This record gives sequence, C-alpha cells and structure tokens, in this order.
Amino acid sequence: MIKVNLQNVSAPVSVFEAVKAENPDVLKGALCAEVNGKVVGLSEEVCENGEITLFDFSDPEGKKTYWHTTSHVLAEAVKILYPEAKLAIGPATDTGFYYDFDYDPGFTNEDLSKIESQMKKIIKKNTRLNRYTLSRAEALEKVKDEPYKVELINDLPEDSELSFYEQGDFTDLCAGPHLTFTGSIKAYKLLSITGAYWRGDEKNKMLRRIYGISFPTREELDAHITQLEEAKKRDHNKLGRELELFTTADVIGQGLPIMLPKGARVIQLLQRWVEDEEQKRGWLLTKTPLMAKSDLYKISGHWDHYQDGMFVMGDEETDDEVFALRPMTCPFQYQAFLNRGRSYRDLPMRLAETSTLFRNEASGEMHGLIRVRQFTISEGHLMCTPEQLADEFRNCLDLTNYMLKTLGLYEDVSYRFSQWDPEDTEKYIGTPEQWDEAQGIMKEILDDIGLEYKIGVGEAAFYGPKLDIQIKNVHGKEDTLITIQIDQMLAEKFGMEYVAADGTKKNPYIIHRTSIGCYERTLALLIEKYAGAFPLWLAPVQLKVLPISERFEDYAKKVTDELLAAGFRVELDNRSEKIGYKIREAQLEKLPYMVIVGEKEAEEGTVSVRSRKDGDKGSLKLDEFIKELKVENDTKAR
RNA sequence: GCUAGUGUGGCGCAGCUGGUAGCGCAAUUGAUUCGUAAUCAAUAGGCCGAGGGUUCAAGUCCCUUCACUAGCUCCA
Repeated sequence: MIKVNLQNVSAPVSVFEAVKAENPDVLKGALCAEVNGKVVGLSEEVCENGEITLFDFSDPEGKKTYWHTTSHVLAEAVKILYPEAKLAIGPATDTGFYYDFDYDPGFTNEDLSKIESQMKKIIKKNTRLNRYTLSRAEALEKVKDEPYKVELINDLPEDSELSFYEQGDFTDLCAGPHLTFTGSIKAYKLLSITGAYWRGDEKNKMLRRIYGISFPTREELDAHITQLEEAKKRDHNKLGRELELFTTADVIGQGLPIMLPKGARVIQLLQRWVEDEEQKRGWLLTKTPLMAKSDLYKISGHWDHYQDGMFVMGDEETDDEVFALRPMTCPFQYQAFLNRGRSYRDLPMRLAETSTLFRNEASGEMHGLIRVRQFTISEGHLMCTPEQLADEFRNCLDLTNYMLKTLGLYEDVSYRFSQWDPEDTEKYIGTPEQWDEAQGIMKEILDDIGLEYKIGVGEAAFYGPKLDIQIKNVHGKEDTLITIQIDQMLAEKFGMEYVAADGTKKNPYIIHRTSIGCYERTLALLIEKYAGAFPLWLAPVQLKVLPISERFEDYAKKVTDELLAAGFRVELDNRSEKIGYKIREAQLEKLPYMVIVGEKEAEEGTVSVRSRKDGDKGSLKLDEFIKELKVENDTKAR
C-alpha cells in the first residue's frame, strides 16, 4: 500500500489520472485505492486534493478487487455459454472468489474447462469496466430478466446508490470496486462447483456456485496450487489415517471414528495432562451418565431447542420412558451442585469432567475428526457469585491459554464474542433484558482483559453468550476449538440456589467452559500443526529401536526394555530388512527418536541416537540418554 | 439435509466403447545379516463399498443404499 498526496486536482478526474499527474511510478501494480475512507477502482473519479491510498495485490483490498473482477469475467463467460443461467452474487472471499448461478442442469467439470476458455477470450479482449449508477426504476428495468438481482435491489434501503459495472455486453449490479480492464487478469483457475443456498438460507433454492482463484502472474497461481496440494498432505484426515491414528468403518457409521492405538494414546496423554492441570487449578471431578430421561432435557430447554441435535431412544407416544444420549454435560453436572443445599461459602464451585457427548449432526456435516457425532470434551461448569464472575472467567481463559501455549496453538487462534440474534426467537431462551445483561457482563470482562475479538451475531448458545476461541484448519476453514460461556438462565430453570451472606437465596452465575476443547478436534488440529510429527511428550511412539541386523536383536531387546521401564513409548523394529530401509520407514512415521544398535553399541553398552530435531547425536550411554529424554519429556518441549 | 464428486486386495494405481480381475510397494515363509531404502526364491491376499435390476455375460450400464471428499446450511 502506498499513500499519495494529491495536490493538483482541480476538476473531477480519475484516480488513475490524478495519481499519474502526481507520481506515475507508484501506479505500477496498483489495483484500487482508498479515497475518503472508501475503496474504489482506479477509473473512478476524485474531485478534490488530499491523501489517498493505493493498494496492490499484496494488500487484502487489492486482492479482493482483483478477484472480484475475475468473478465478473466468470459471470460473463457463463452468460455467453449458458444464456439461461441466472446471476445471483459473485463476491471475492479471503481465498479467492465465487459466483452463484441459478442453472438447473448444473455445471460439470467439462463445463469448467469451457468456461475457463471463454474467460480467456474475454480477458484477451481487454474490455474496460465502466461504472455507472441508475435510479431504482431504471435499475429494476435494467435487471428485469435477472430475478435475483431484482430481489437484491428491492431489499436495498431506499436511499442506497445502485451502481452497475459494464464490461462489453455484460453488465452486473455491483457495488464494486473493480479493475479498470479485464485484461489485467493474468492467471486464473476455476477450482470447484458446489451448491449454495440463495442468501445462505436452506429454505431457499440451492444455486450452483463456481469457486475460483486468480493471480497477477502464472508463477503465483502455480505456487498457490502447489500450496493447496501441500496443505492436503498435512490434512489430518489423510495424515491421521496414514499414520494409523484413527480410521472409520462403513458399518459403524458416519461421524464415529475409531481411535487406533496411536490416536488413542495421544488422546490419553492429552487427557491425563488436562485432568491433572485442572486439579491443580481447583477443579473437582465428576463422572455423570451418558444418557438421561427426556424429563431432564425438558427442564434444561434442550428438548425444545436442541432435539434435532440429539439421539433420542424411544417414542414419547408409545414408550413409558424416553431417553436421550447427552449432547451437552450441563444439566448432568448441575445435579452435582443440587446434591445438597449450597451456601456462598461453597462458591466458586468448579466441576470438571472428561465428558463424552453425542450430537446427531446432519449427514453432510461430518468431517474427519473435526466434526463427529460422538466426541469427548474437557467439560466444566463453574458456579459462582456475581462478584466472583470476572475473576473466574479470567481463570478459565488463563487455563485455556496455558493449554494452547503448551500445545503450540496459541499463535494460531482468534477470539469471537458470540452473541444472540434478537431476530431469531426460535433458537434462544430468555428475555432481551437477560441477554443484554449477560452480554454486557461478558463484554466488560473481555474489554477489561483487553482481548481482541470479533463479534458473531447469532453464534451464541441457546442459553447464553460465548467467548469462542477459533482456529483455522489446514484448508483455511475456521472452527471453534474452545468455548467459555456465561449463563445466568439455566440455574433458575434447575432451581440451583445458594444462600448468600445476607441469608437470601440466590441463583449462581454459571460459566460453561472447556479447557482444551474436545479431544478429537484438538487432535485433528495437532496433526495438522505438526504434520504428524508430534512433540516428544505427545508422540504415540517416541522411539524406535533399530538393530542393524538380527544378530543384535538381543541387545536391541534389552535397550527397548530399559526404555520401556523408564516410561517411554518404544517400539522394536524386528524386521530383517536393511538398516537403511528401517530408518526410512521410521522417518515416514515421524518419530522423535531412532535408536540404532549394532556391534559397536552392543559391545560398549551404548546407543546411536538419531533425533528428528537435532539429527545424528552419535553414540550415547543408554542411561545418560534416558536422563536427557526425561528432561525433554517433562518440559513438554516442542 | 442439500449440490457435486469418489469408492477395485494394507497403501498407491491399471482395467478403453460390458465377456468371468491385474501391477508396484507392503505382508508371510525360506535363504541372505548386509551401518542409512528397495539381495534371491517362493507363498498368500480381492464375492471390484453393499443390495437389487438389465443382459447369454457387469468392476464396467440402470436403480437403491452406505461410506468418504469439497461446498452450502448447521455446529465443539
């Protein structure tokens, strides 16, 4: 981005011309500009002197302009090849662009190639994009054959400016900004065809969406495509299966992964660590049932607000009792609080549980270990007084931050303050006043901590606002890893009370929180973070002992046993292959350490150590090596 | 749930417009004991996701279903 101070503007002139008059050199690579706080195309007019900012492809604004124009070229190509296709919307995203079409035959992969060729022609013609505005009546007349555009116009506020961009014979209702010429698009690729609901509402028609990406040079495009392929190699769903951390079975069903010995071990390691850490921080452990009668969920509100998400066993019409697997731990853990009368002296009461949950996700939602139907979460509910709320919230956040830092994920997360949607009366319980209060309290706490967050309207839980800790997977898709919620509604519903110092009975505030999230999802992100090469303390197999030939298997066995006895996770490679082959296999397994033993080592009582981190460490006395390992393991070094 | 795609031995693939399944690696056995992958020999392993249908004949065509993938919606 380059700032330019315009000094010679006397009459309205295009940004391009104005900058050219000032300093033509800075126009190289410029794609759009910010004038008076608004991002505009370079062909748009400026009327007065002052500072403007130019953006090129390295700026998000530049990228978006570039991609957005590519989407218009895509739309034009589609309209030429498939005139009956109706235009919906075609914005730039953080990772490219898409355009939605209503075209019932749908597009095939062959169509994509055809469209790409057509786009080439449009780009070659290098048509100019002209912006103009119309009155509402004129605009509606202009788009009368495009029902989605008509709907867009009709839904815009009365006073909004209706701008159009015209490139040759193709015109689109669009706020812009755009590049000045289609020929500026140098390298592009259409990536996929998918369905997408009109206006993101599943009640609306599903349109055909074409995704694509473009770059100023062929090299950048190629590099981007290579990068996508590289990302695929880290994909936990591929790598996790290759490394035998987990698998799935058709006969078991969707969203129900099988943790293989290695995956199960990593989860166990995480779980022990989390439970121990929670204990250190004053959390008490509960163990509550995985299912309950429908009565419980009726009190909590799940029956009315979450039933679609639950696995219900039995039929209310025909069965005496109907059960449901638990989708959340809250109402179960509350029973522990309700076990006897509580006073303010019992508070804060911090209840933690390693809790297996069941959610009946829609069939298309499942994804590897990220979205599953059964998962185990480091759950917790904290009952406290209003005075304790801020400190306790802060403590919960401290714990999650400690977890994230230790795992090496801290730099990768972002925070979302998830609020309710006052328009959505179906989804939420409670009154606007209660929501204002709970959200107000949370805002105060977050601002006091100084956390940088974005706001997610309609992302709250049905009973209260959330602080969601978000993380992106290897494909750039964001998911919630951890959540901390403030709930002032369920305590009342469940009759949870404590006797305050003044003798009155009060409902406690409840913090719903997780310390490390659910183990499956966290494991998925760790696989991707480390590309399967887990730090020593988390590695399912920490060392592999490789005898250079079968003659040294006795010594290899002895070394293995000693390492096992010292508490390490060790495997002995007892195959008859050459050592080079064994090493190569061990490398593929991404082990922290290889221990090679042969004649020399057997005689000296040493081991030849090869570390993933430090390479060849040479011969070490076994007991000294073990000491070193213990230190590394205990410090949870990455 | 919706839109599209995929589904052949553990893994990676071949199998064109239908004619009764192959290859490489891995595995097993025997020989070899070789210090940074692929010596020798032999063996075993697949009702081609599942269930129907068309056909004299289906991995190849049609229908249904299950699972996996991308995206939408939804969500930890």
